[in-house]
Amino acid sequence: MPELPEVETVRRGLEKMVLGDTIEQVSALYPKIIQGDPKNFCQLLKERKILSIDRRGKYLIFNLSGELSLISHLRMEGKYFVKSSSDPLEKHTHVVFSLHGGKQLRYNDVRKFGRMELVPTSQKFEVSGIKKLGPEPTKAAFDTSVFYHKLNQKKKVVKTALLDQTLVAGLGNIYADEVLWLSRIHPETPSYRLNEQEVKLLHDNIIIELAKAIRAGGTTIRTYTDAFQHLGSFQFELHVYGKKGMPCERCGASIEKIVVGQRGTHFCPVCQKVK
DNA sequence: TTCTCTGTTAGAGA
DNA sequence: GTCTCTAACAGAGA
Repeated sequence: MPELPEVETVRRGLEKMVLGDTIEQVSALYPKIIQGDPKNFCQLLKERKILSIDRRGKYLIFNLSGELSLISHLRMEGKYFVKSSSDPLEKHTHVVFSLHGGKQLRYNDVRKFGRMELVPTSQKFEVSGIKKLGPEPTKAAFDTSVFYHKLNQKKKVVKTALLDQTLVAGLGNIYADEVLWLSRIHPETPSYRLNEQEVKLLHDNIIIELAKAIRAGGTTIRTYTDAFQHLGSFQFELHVYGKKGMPCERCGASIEKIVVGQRGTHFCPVCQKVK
């Protein structure tokens, strides 16, 4: 499911619904979601208050009382929502956080790829995965010339490079295709062939597009919902993802779908030429 | 029925 | 180090 805009939308929803709540008890119905000992995980969370909720790349970080943080990655289809403890459990709910006052924060994940981990708050950015992340895609953090030099050193094609979270954090398969179309760059262009001007354009489009998608509450293609179980609306603003065979909005050519780095990749064969 | 596809990433092997 | 491929899993749609 989620790329950066969807995770950010989930984070904002959770802030509204569970910030300040205290965990009474936790049950891990599908323990493989949890890194480390699941019993220990459930035990450690008891009576912790949710003080703040951060995001880094596609990772959610719940900061809890007693200097403990819960790192959560939704991978393909992970979802959070809040229900009353009296509501029947959904089919794919795998971790239940019972909060004082009768609410439950439920983690639901059809494909069971999501992962959770507890770490001391002081080490929340040091866990594997987060430690290796590149800059957030914001004007303040994401530097064009650093991006250019990193792309320049890579042998991969640009689409694959964009999915590499160490160059810039947060892009996934949908937004990678979208920013390449916006920048008129063919997804199979070797990343070292991009000149500074093209990289600047790509860089700016990444910042603009992810911010726009956050404003739209993310993209719902099949199953994504935020913590309120609302759909996103950015799917109505996509230009190429999922548009195979439809006319390019710029030139009218038929959008093609190919496989790049084992991922479905959409592009316009006329506006996006390989260099 | 059976096959292919799906918003991710860690880890193995070259 | 760097790159590529696979596995983890379930369901929708052809």
